[in-house]
Formats: sequence, C-alpha cells, structure tokens
Amino acid sequence: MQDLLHDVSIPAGSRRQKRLRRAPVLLPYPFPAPFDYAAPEGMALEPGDIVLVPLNRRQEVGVVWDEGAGDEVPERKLKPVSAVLDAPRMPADLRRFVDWMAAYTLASQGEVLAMALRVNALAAPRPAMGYRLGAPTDATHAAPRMTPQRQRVLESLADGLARPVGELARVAGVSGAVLRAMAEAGMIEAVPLAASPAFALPDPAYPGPVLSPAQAEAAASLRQAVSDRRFSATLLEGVTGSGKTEVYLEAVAACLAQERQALVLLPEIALSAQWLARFEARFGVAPAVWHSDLASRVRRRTWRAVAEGQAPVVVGARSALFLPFTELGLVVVDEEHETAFKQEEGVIYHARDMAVVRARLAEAAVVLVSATPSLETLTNAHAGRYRHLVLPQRHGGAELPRIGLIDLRAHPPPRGRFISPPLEEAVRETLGRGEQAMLFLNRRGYAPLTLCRACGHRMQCTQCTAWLVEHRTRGTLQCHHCGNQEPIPAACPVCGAAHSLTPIGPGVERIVEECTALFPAARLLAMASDTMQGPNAAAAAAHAVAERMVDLIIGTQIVAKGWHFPHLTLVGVVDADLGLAGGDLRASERTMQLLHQVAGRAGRAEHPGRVLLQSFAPEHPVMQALLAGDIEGFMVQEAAARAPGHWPPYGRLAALIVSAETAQAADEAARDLGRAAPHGEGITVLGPAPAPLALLRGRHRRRLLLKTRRDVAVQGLLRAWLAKVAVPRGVRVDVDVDPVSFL
DNA sequence: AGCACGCCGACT
DNA sequence: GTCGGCGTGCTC
Repeated sequence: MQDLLHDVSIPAGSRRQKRLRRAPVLLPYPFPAPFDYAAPEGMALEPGDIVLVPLNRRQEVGVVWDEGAGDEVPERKLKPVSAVLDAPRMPADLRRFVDWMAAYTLASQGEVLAMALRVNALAAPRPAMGYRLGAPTDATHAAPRMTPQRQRVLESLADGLARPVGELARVAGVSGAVLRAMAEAGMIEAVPLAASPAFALPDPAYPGPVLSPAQAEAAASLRQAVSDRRFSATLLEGVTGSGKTEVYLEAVAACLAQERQALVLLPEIALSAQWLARFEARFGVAPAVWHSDLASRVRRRTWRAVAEGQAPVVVGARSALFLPFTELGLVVVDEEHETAFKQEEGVIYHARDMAVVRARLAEAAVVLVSATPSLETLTNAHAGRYRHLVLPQRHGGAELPRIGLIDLRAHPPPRGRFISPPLEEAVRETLGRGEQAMLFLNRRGYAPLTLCRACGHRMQCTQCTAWLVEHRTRGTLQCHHCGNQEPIPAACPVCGAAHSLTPIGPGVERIVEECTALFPAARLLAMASDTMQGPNAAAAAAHAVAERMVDLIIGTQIVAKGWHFPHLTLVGVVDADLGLAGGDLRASERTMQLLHQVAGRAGRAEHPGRVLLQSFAPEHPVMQALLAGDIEGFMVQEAAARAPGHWPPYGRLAALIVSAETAQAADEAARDLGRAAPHGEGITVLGPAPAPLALLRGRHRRRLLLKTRRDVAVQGLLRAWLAKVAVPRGVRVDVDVDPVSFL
C-alpha cells in the first residue's frame, strides 16, 4: 500500500532536503479533487485512513485517498497530516463507490464523501456510564451523611456490580442529582460500562415460516446467487402478498451463513415496524437500523459495528449505502420502483441504481424487489442483464382483490362531496358486515386550493409556483414545497371580501369530515405523513387496525406501503386520476404502481378483497390495466410508447436546472447554456423552458433536458457543456442525471 | 464549505 | 477618522 503514497523526487542539488511522502487526502467539501499533505516521519498512512489535517487554520477530518489530482502542488506548500484518527479504515470498495458516484452524478468526490462521513460517526463511541460502590474513602473525608435515598442506592449496588445511570436511578427511586452527590462524596464511583454487545447475530437456522414451492424455488435461486460470491443482479417480482420478503430473507440467511454482511434498503424506514417484525420472526433478533435521523449515540454505535463487521444485517434508508461494510455480500432494494429512492437535493442520485453499483464494486449480489417493477428494471431483466424471478400467486391461498371502476361522470357525488353513491354504499355494506374499509386519497390537508368567490383570487405561495393547501385542523394555509404557512385569513387579501374564501377540491382531512357525516357510527383513523410522525405513531396505527379498534381508515400514500391489515376487505380510491395530470414521462407508470400497491392492501387473509376506483377517465390505459389485472400488458404499452423517441430506458436523460434570485438572471443563464448546448448524432437538447416549479423557495428555475441514445456517454457531454459556460454568481446550475420526477 | 481579505457607507 | 457590509478567491 505504501507505494500508493508516492515519494516526492529529490531535486538535484538539494540533497539536504528531507524526503517527503505525499498523502492525497479527500476532504468532505466540494473541492475538485483531493489535497496533498505530507506524511510526517514515522506516521504510517494507508488509503482509507481517517485523518485530521490542517485546512486554512482549522483542523478537518478527511480520508487518505488512493490518488490525488496529479497536479503537483509545490512541496513547500504541503502541510503535514496532523493525526490518524482511531477509526476503522474506509474500505477500498466504498472509496471506489465514492469515486464512481462522483463521476456519474457530476458531483465532486468531496461532496459524495461528505455523505459517507456525515454519519458523524468518527469519534470513538463514548461508552455509556454507570455507577458501582465507591472505593473505600480515605480517612480525611468526613463520613458522608446517610439518607434514605442514599441508603436505597447503596442497597441497589450491594452486589458490587456497575449499573447504568438511568437504571440505577429508576431502581433506587432517586434522581440523578442524588447519584452525582454520592459520587462526589466518594460513596459510589462512576465507571464506563462494558461496551454493550454489538448487534445480536441473527440465526440463519432459526425456524422461519414455511415457504410455498414457488417461494422455495425463488429462494434457492437467490441463495445460489449469494453463494457465488460475485456480482449478480436479480429482479424478484411478485404481486402483493406473494411473500417476496420471506424469499429474500432466505438470501439474507445465506449471506449470514457465509459470515458476510447484508444490507436491505427500504423506501420509507420510518414505517418499517412491520418489516422489523417479519425479520424477527425469521431470525429471532432485530437487525441494525439506519436512517438519517438516528440519535447520535446509536448512529456512532451502528457505524462502528458495521465497520468492524459486528452488524451482520442493516436495514436502512438510502443513506445506508454509504456505510463502511467490510464484507458486503448482499444488497436488497425492497419496493425498487419507489420514487422515494431518488435523492433530489444536494448530490442527486437514485439509491436503487447506486445499490447496484455498490454491490458490483463489492462483488456482492443485489436483489431488486417489487410487485410492480419500474420499466428500467424490467428492461434490464428482459435484456438478460438482471436475472428475473417471478412469484406467481398470493401466498396462503388468499385471492387477489376484485377491482371495479366507478365512472364519476355517470355517478357523481353530491355537490361539495367526493364520495360517489356506489362507493358510499360499498363502504356501508363492508362496515355492516363488521369488516374494515379504507379510503385512499393521495393529498394531504383539507383542500388543495382556496379561492375567493368574490374576485376569483387563488391563494398562492409567494415563494413557489404552487397553491396553498388548507390544513383545517391546524387552521393554516401551507405550501407543500417550501413549508411556508400562514393562518387562514378571515377576508380575501385582494378584494377584502369577508367569508368569501372557499376550499376547492378534497384532501384527506375533507374526506374524514365527509365520512364523519356519512358513517357517524364508524371509528375513523386518519393516516397522513404530517399527522403520523415517527415509527411509533405508525406502529400504534398498525396495531389499532390489526386489533380492530378502527373501522374506516382514511389516508394518503403512506397507507399504501407494506402494511398487513388482515381484516381490511374494501379499498376505495377517491381520485384515481390524481397522478395522471401533468406532462411527466412516468405519470402513468407511477399511478399504476401506486394504485396497484393500494389495492394490494385489500383482502390479504381469508376474506376476499374488493377495490373501487373513482375515475373521470375509466377508459385510461392505467384503469383498464388495473381492471383487467394486466400489468404486464400495460408495461409493454409503456415500453412501446417510450422506445421510438429514445426516452428512458431506451435512451439517456439528464436535466440541468438553472436557478437564480430573479427570473431575468435565470433566463439569461439558461439561454447561455442553451446556446452552448452539445449537438451530434443521437443527441437532443430540449429547452430552456420554465422548470415545472418555475418558482421554488423564492428561486426562479429554468430547465434544459439532454436526451441521448443509450450508447452516448452523458457525463462527458455534460462536463464539456458546463465548462463552456461561465455561470454568473448567484446563479446555480444543478445537474440531475436520470431525472425521475421532472420537478 | 468556511474563512479571510478587501474596498465603500454610518457611527464612536 | 474607525466598524462592518458581503463580493471574491483560496484552501494541499
């Protein structure tokens, strides 16, 4: 490894000069390349070492990299590395991942490294403290006073063992102040507790659920892929309820049996309570959990455990891709079609695609799992780049729900209402049988638009191109893009008319209100991301539903995700057309995936389920595909629509988002970029045009789209393009390679 | 990303 | 006459 830290040649005639070893150090900042530092005499440095280096007049944490920029900074400018931190070395495959991702997304290596270091996990984990009986006090101290509280503490510690601070206080029934005073007096002694054991080792041989023949066959194939100990990618496809999780947990078991680590990515880790329960049912213990708002002690402990190979399984959100696994053997991306895997801020990347790269660099197997795979993944499977495993049926004999369409043109709801008579009737029947029903509407709040009946003014965000959404329970109007909120005004801010502001259209809150009126005896549960925060709220809700403390569930997106509600037999979709508006390339695909997933909540146990879709466009291919249960046919149509124009996945796409304080500055910069646009065989540049959110958080946005054939190297084109244009200060150009949302 | 250096307005 | 605005540029 030493040879990677190249020696500086000794210039002729300066033989008295000491030989300096250069160490390229990557810092977590958007510099174009690593900086070179001098490795002090006697300091052994290897790539991956986490070091402290001087930068300006501060000390910064960086990582010794494999090679520097190649531009030789004069030796006299080199500063010495200050120290090597007592932290596990960053593994080579993670370093290559950082390099690869930077090259692909056009971010700097440092910006990507920041995501791997942002874990704030570098400091050695501070051991939790506890107390035990004090060493015999020296005679100079007066004997400390004894109180009942102190007596109880001493009794609790009578066995001579150390107790964690919190536990001791609870057992002895005293406050922390008592303990501190006793420690001060030498009656008890603060000691670091033995490091709590790392994550329990899941037992691959723990008796798991019995698999169906189809599941067993798929599981065997995945076990084999893991046992091969080389890169492979597999699409595991199966309708909701077909038991995909149990199948890929067998791959996890195979990975554990090899004593390698497994990573499972979930789109929405906050809602993973049910997933964790299934993991425990299979392995007897809980896995390590990783997401961006872990408490810092847990975060440090987990990071260390991963780095030291002590966390055999990690389940996490996309940021878990940057954990320093020492022996990664398997990466699973569950619900691979979910757009939540797309990171839209900072370094813009798709965690599903990066998971494939991470696995390839680690020589690991990757499994992409979905009931409704993305067209990208399907295409890779059909082309033979991914293996393709299909689970044909629902597990345990449960039937797929029957799907029905309600044509809102023929069966309109009463004025000011959103539930049509047929849907109302179906809910009433279901509740009458003592079964549960769910109404789905993918829109938070009470109403998406507030309109003045007197002058026609629409309440709009001043910072974004977006309506303000009424949240009636909080009495506010909110922008869902920038988070601005204001109280609902009493009068129209433009014409001053009182009581003229009218909510237009439904959000879930309004559906709750409607259901309270329609089904006064039903026990309602509202589930939306803003009213159900944290895994505890989600777990409590799941529990309430499972224990039949709820009759009617009304929710947004989050009700679609992975829940198992055994008594739910009716799902009503209030506005099935909602996702189809707007010119998004993937609008149909996404709507189909979401509606299919919601539909999958119905009838998972012995009772057959029923799904009713309210739509103004029942003839739309999405509705027809859902009605016929022909998702495969729908995806064939999608593919046929995208292939001729070389739209993804039959071509490549990258977006440049130009943003500035003023519309004029954004327009000018976008026009300059447009003039410098690359052209050539198989290359198209669209725009500049106003970005779909032409104003976001007070910044004016324009967009250019680069569309190329599949065989064109997009990154090189983008780099050359951006290098041609001097972007004025205050103007930002964000690059989104493989955009999905188009926003 | 920080952070200092630097050249133009309202204050002790 | 100084304190301080944040524009520009550097950090190995």
